[in-house]
Amino acid sequence: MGTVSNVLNRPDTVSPPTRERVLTAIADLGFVRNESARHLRAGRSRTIGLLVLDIANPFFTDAARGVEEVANAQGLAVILCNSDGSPAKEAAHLEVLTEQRVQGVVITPTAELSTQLQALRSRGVPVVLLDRRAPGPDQCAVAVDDVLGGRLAADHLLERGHRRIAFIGGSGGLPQLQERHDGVVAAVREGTGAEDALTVLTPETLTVAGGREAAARILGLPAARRPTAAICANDLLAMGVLQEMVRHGVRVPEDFAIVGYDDIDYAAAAAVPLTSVRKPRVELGRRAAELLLDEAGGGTQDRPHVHEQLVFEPMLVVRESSMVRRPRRTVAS
Amino acid sequence: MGTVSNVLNRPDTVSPPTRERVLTAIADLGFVRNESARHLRAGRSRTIGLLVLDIANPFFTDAARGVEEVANAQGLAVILCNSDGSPAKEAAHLEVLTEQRVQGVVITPTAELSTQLQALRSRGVPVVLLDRRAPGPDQCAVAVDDVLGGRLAADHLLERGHRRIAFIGGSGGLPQLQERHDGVVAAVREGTGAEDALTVLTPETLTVAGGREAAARILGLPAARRPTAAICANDLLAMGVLQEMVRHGVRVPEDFAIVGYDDIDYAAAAAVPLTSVRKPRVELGRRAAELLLDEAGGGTQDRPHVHEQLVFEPMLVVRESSMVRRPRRTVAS
DNA sequence: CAACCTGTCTGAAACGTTTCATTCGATGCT
DNA sequence: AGCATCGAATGAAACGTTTCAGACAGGTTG
Repeated sequence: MGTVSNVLNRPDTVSPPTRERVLTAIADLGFVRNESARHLRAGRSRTIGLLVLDIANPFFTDAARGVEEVANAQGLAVILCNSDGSPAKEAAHLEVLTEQRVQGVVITPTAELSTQLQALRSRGVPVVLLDRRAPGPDQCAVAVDDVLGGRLAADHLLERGHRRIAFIGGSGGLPQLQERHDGVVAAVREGTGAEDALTVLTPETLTVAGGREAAARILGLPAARRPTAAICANDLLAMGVLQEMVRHGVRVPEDFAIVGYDDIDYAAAAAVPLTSVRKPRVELGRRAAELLLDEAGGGTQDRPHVHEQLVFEPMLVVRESSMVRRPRRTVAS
Repeated sequence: MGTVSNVLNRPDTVSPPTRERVLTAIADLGFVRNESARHLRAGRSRTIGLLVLDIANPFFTDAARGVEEVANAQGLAVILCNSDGSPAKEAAHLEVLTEQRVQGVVITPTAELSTQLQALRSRGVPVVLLDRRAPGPDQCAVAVDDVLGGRLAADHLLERGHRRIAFIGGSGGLPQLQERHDGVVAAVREGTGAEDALTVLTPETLTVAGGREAAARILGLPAARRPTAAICANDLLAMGVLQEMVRHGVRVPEDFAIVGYDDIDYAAAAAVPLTSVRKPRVELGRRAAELLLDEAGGGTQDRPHVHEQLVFEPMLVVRESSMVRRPRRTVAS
């Protein structure tokens, strides 16, 4: 009935007595609006999608908190999905989100921006990239300067006297890892002049298990070529490396230094507190959600939406896992 | 159009040529079904809700994986919500889930089972409790024998010679914590006969910060009354306790032993690997989702749904954080 | 040749909202 | 008193599916 709708949505247009009557009826019957019908009629839903690479990675749950906070404040529900880095799962989730007609999607995509994602955008559904740069100016993105992040980590280790460094996370695949890699490469080249100073390892997954696997491979290298430190593309990898090193009696940081990335809360609580590259985790999520809602709402009354590509500056947090100066040579401060 | 619907849902009832024609048209137009319209007509949605206490707690993300796995296999989407332990947020999320007409809800509720939750059930929406016992036989629940878990932890510490033990997590509030508390109390009473052997602390939150806070309070106690070990109601608390102890130069486990609960992956990776009470985290989620789907589907063709209250047995995993025997007295094995 | 299947396709109704035009009654103004 | 105006309530249409009854053509049977 029209009046019920008015009571719920424009209470002032209905007279107090009727309003009262309708409200008690609603309470008596336990009536709850049907969001699907609402959405169907309105043409727009009250939900947004959030699609992350790894729900078990605290970086993403922290970012998710930021997204939720902003969305809920606007009365929007968040559908949180996990692609586990698999393009197939990503595609399946995007399909579901499209069917749900979400108002927009915040996503940390797997490798290349999929055709699914392009299709979504060409349908007019706003998409904001999270922790990943936009490929062009026609799209919103909230990212971190990962080249700088890689540099910070590498410079720190070089300063401490390390001359053979491993980068764990691969050189292809995810662009954000690629950038971290590039920053490390540039810094190591400038710092040492040597081409072979850097060993790049590509673990199966970007998880604790992947870190253990990479550490095992490092330990398998002949001593003369074995790195004395590792920069890990995220903290989970770093924790895995740490575990494996400790398990083999390698002392961290005395025998082997470790630098992580993201600075999740557990990094500071690890067996050896981890040096890590800090990102504003929750803020990344918040800003992504804000950009998404602005785009979905077409901006504000006096300002149309303009696509923004936010890039935050990361910060190195030094902890025990890299605290020792290599004895071999002294270093200019 | 009816034919389109048939092509999508019962392809065999439509002749191959028309099917072809419709499919290419769908591809050309980029047509995607509208789930809201679908749901409105069908009367049931293709989503379930999952409402957890703390999305930042890896226990819940692991359980969420289990839920997602099962739900996705059935073509259902999961709306993952986070109450952060707040009844108000829980109520708000339940309201949204009700409006979305989810097929069911898997929930780890805050304190008492809210009227919202009762209302949901009386609407006929299945609700499965996760990591929490059902109050009666008229409801599904997937839980862990937390009294036993508490006992395992306490017996272990008693065996190691500890005679003053702290339980961190409070004695009221969440039933699952209450049970852990009760198990510890019973074991300590039986093991020592002393009434004052147990100190119960109730931190502000069940997080790492809460653990630090509790540890600070323990350190503030006069040495004669200060516990020599702590049993924490979850691993986050345990990690907080560990951090604060280390920060104050208290050696773990030599000066102070710690036992956690849940056995999240980070427990083994902590500064001092944590002894913890292990629960089948992912399996809990899987079974909860299975029970939910069975209830939502009214059982299977030859078997109606019967409510089940699953109780898993926890297992103590001993690691370094409790590995030292107290020197004071010897202990019967 | 008529009656009857059978396999396909078509069209209308229904789901639960919101919106908007319309109706109705009352009030104020001329 | 008659007319315009206003506020409040009503009713119908529309959103995009699915379902189901019906139409229609072509073939089979009696």
